[in-house]
Amino acid sequence: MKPESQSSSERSEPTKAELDILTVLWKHGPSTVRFVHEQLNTFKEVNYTTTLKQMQLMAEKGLLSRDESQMKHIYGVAEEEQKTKSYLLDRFVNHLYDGSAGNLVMQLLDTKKASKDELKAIRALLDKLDEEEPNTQQ
Amino acid sequence: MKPESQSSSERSEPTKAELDILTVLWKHGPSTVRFVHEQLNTFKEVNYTTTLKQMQLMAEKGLLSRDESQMKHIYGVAEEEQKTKSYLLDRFVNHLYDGSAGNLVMQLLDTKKASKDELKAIRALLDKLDEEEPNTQQ
DNA sequence: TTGATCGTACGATTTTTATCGTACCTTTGA
DNA sequence: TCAAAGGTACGATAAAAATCGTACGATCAA
Repeated sequence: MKPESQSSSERSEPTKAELDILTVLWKHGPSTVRFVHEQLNTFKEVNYTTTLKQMQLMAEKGLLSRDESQMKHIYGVAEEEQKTKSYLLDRFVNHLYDGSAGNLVMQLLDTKKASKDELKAIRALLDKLDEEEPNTQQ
Repeated sequence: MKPESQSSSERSEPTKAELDILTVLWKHGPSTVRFVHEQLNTFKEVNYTTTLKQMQLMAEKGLLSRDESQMKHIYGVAEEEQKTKSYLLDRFVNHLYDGSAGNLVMQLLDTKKASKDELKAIRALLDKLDEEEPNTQQ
């Protein structure tokens, strides 16, 4: 009997520890607890069972899925990386930049957090959007 | 050499509740607890003393400054809004976008979270950067 | 077969955040 | 003068997040 998988209606922001785990899984794909734990320990110290428990809870919450067909359970992210990131980004923009993506980008560019190459890439993307924009904005 | 930054040895991410308070102060400037509390209550319910305590703690932590020359203490943010936001943005980018501002922006533009006007503004900013910064590297 | 190793499960506890109740001080005005 | 209104201080507590200890099952090589 598992708790009703909470549908998308109620999504909660992943906590910090959760985000660390998600990051590992995003980067490496579905993994065992052992692997994730080793990755985590490259930058912070935690006990193995802590990671395990964390991931179990996340699975229960619906943040992760897991394949238990073998003894070494394999955990994967439940939502697409982009979907989750997009959600987080949205919250971030709303909270800190009054919902204006432009504001955020401006600060980003303004404080030189983007490298030359990135600037070029961004410009290219802008151009691309311009071209293919037969599209009205909200 | 590094740009000398905060002497406060340890800067920690503001919590959610703290961020709510910062947001009010950013928007309205130095304020009394009463005022902040009223603002908060437009979108969430909390007891007055909760807000008070929160702000006291924040002041203690160095997140807020306060003028106690009068009975109604006036609280203001300790760091410049931009500085704090910049810090948060940095963490965000590092955590979710592998440190690449470009990646973030691309997703932002890609998922059309920016309006036409914002796009224009961004492009303008890019141009401006190009002109005035011939040789900045990362 | 058996013990070392590696895995999961899960209750308990610690740590961090958030909230609240209550004491008590200051100002004000009737 | 004094009580009401409105302010701060602060300990206690609740709630959320994170951590850990321990039990115990499976696998496998000797």
